[in-house]
Parts: sequence; structure tokens; C-alpha cells
Amino acid sequence: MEHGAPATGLRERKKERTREALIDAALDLFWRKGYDATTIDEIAAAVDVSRRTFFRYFAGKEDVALARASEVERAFVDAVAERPAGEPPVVAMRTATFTVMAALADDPKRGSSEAFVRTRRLIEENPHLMAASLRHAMETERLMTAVIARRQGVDLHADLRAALTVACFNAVSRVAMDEWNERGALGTPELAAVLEDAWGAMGDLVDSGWLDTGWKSE
Amino acid sequence: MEHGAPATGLRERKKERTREALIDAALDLFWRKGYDATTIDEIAAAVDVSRRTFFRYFAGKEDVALARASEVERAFVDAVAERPAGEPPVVAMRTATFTVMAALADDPKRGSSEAFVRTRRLIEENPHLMAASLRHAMETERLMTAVIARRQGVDLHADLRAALTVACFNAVSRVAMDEWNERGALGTPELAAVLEDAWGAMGDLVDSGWLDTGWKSE
DNA sequence: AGATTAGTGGCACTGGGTGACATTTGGCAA
DNA sequence: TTGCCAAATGTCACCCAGTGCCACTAATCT
Repeated sequence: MEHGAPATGLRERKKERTREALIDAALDLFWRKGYDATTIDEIAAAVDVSRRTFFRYFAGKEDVALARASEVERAFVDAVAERPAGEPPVVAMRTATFTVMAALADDPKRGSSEAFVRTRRLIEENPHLMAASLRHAMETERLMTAVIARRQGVDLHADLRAALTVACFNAVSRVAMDEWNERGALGTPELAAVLEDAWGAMGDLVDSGWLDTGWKSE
Repeated sequence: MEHGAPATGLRERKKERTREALIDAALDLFWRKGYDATTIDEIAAAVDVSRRTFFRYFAGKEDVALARASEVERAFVDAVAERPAGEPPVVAMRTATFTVMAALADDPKRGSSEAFVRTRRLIEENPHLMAASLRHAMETERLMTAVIARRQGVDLHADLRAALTVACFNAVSRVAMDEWNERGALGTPELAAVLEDAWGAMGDLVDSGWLDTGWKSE
């Protein structure tokens, strides 16, 4: 009932417009004044909506700030679900990543790619947002784990491999994102490059013996 | 200036006692009434201290709730730093994990192990705490990455292997913790068992081809 | 049309968190 | 002891996030 539905009724369209307007207004204010300095009253006022209504659309300030990022995460999960079943999990997730990033880059209407990058900046600059973002990531990870487990035909809890695969994949992605951010974090192509770096270093890891331990199969 | 220092002065001792009292009172109230239902005024009143003073000891409600968990995390980093330099990183971290858990189990005075378990429960039941906890974990991860990088004699940013190793190690630990919690989460020995399971499954992963991808070193 | 229902606005209230300033209390001299 | 300094605490006032409640308006259905 979000981006796929055509929103037939007038009510639906109005709601959708209000929601979008709130997100845009919020992000705009956050970028200009900073997250903490922006009050919910200001966001509501910018869309000419009551404070109370804002809370009917979003659970809180964090929610509206992370709205765009959440959309990307949902798209990521969906993209993985649509990969051919034969593909190994990591390949599916890697491919899906680039699919989503490409879709973000040439978005028809909005500058979604820019919104994504700016949201990341907000997150990086605010501990509160960072925390909320990590929690969201964890929930996405749960969804993704379910997708991978179904795909591989195993039980979620009996076989921990699905959870481990997804968790490690995200760990690598997160390291890449941190590094991307550390290097200035300008565009999505740069992010792609850092992601490549990270996976390259991951390959080196297996060789370099840093992972040597008791779990080398017997 | 926290747990290692003997706290010679009277002021220091008093401060330390107040801090401990606040943590104990807070956790006690959280366990009995729930995290959300407990107000900071109640915590302060329980220690017979003003509300304002509470905020001079802790940045917020989350901080006092996660205080014990933070101590464990610090201990974990310290334990790794004290491992022999020759050890591969993963071995050092795994060993340190069990060292800390053992120290927790036979704590002289307080039921630290129990406090740890209960804190985990609190975290699991409260989205707000979960978010804060994840952020703390991320900060600990940064410290740990620095320790591992120094240990292996590499630069933090030029060589991503340190960050990747720590991130993946934590990913596995977190999966184990989630599973531990899912199974009822009663004691630290059970946690140790689930950790073993997770590392076992990690071994299976490399064999099972789920990780097959382009990064298999040419 | 009128009745129903979703969505909105306006309050009032709780509780987390902060800044400013006065007050006490431990530490350290003379 | 005395008295001074600095650290710790208490008090008060304030802002803002978030929620419950009830009255109101506007879209949908018949």
C-alpha cells in the first residue's frame, strides 16, 4: 500500500501527497538548520498541517528523517527476492545492491540519489539518528534473513547459516559505508568503488590467516 | 578513572558510590516496573538525589540502563588488547570473549552475570534501548578495530581487513545473541553454547558455497 | 440527499533533557 | 582551627517530543 499501489481514491492520493510533503519539508529543514535544531512544529507548519497530524503519519522525528533510507532498504529486500533461485546468496545480494543503486541514480522524477546521500550524512552526524538507523538495519536484516532462508530451503533457527550470511554481508556493506563516509561521501559511484574495495579486502582476509581459528571444519 | 583506580579521595569514593547506587536503583526499577514506566524522578528519588544530579552522572535514561553492558564491552576490548601479539585476530577475540564471560560468572561481590543477562532482556524488549545498544556496539567496534589494526601493524583506513574482521566477528556474535535470546536466554553457559553453534555454522558456510562470488581472489 | 467513516485540529498533560544560578561540601592550605 | 577554593549538588525555569481525548471537517457509500 505504499509505492506500488496506484492510489485510486482521492483520500489516498491526498494522504500520499501530505506524507511526501512532510518528508520533503523535514529533510529540507534538517539540511539547512540541522536535525536537532528543527522542531516538529516547524515541519508541520511548513506543510501547513497541525503538529498532531504529523504524528499520525510518522512515529517520531527519526521516522521522517529515515523515511527515504527505509524505502531504499525495502527496495533492496524486494530486489533480492526477485533474483533467480539458483544464485548463491551473496551473489544475489551483491547484484541486488547494484540494481537498487542504479534505480536510484536514474530516478525519473525526484533526485532520490541525492536524498539518499544527504540522509546518510544526517545519520552520520547525529548519534540519535545513527542509533535509529542501526535498529532499522537490524529489522531489515531479519526480513532479508527470512528471504534467504526460504530461498535456500532451510529453517531460520535450526540452521544459522542464513542469518550468518546476511549478517556478514551487512557487516561488509557497513564497513564500506563508514569508509565511504570517511572519505567525503560524495556520490553513489564512489560508494560502489568502496564497496568493491571492501569485497576485495574480504577476499584477502581468507588468505591472510587473520580468520584462522578452531572452526576450520573439524 | 573508573574501575581500576582505587579512588583515594573521599569525593571520589562518594561519587563512585552514588553512581553505583543510581545504576542499581535504575535497573531494579526497570526490572520491576518496566523501562518506559520508570521515570528519572523515581530513580533519583530512590537514591535520594536530585533529578539534575542524575543527569550529571548519566547522559540519559538509556545510559544508565546500558551502564553494565558498557562495562562488559570495555572489559572485552581490554581483554583482547592483552592477548599475545602472535595470535590471529579471531582467536584473540574468541578467547577474550570467554575470558570476560568467565570473569562475569565468578564475580566476587555482585551478581554481575545476572545483571548482564537482565540487561540483555531489557534491551531486547525495548526498541529505544535496542537502538542505543547497537550504537554502543558500533563504537566498541571502532575501538576494537583500532586495537586489531595496531596489533597487526596496518593502517586503519588504507587496509580494510581490520575493520572487516571485527565487523564480521561481531556479526556472528550478534546472530548468536539473537538466537540465544530467542531460545529463552537463561544463562551465560547457554550463551557460550549458542556461540559455539554459530561458529560451527560459520565453518559450514565456507563449504556450502553460499558465499561463492566474484571475490575469490582472481 | 443523509449517514458513515477517515482524517484533522486543538487542547492539555506527561516526561526527557538543558541552562543558569544559588548552595553546600570536600580538599587544601596558612 | 580557620578560611578559602573548587567541585558537587540542589532549585527553578524552560523547551520540545510524544500521547490521549474530544470536537470538527471532509470524503465515501447508499
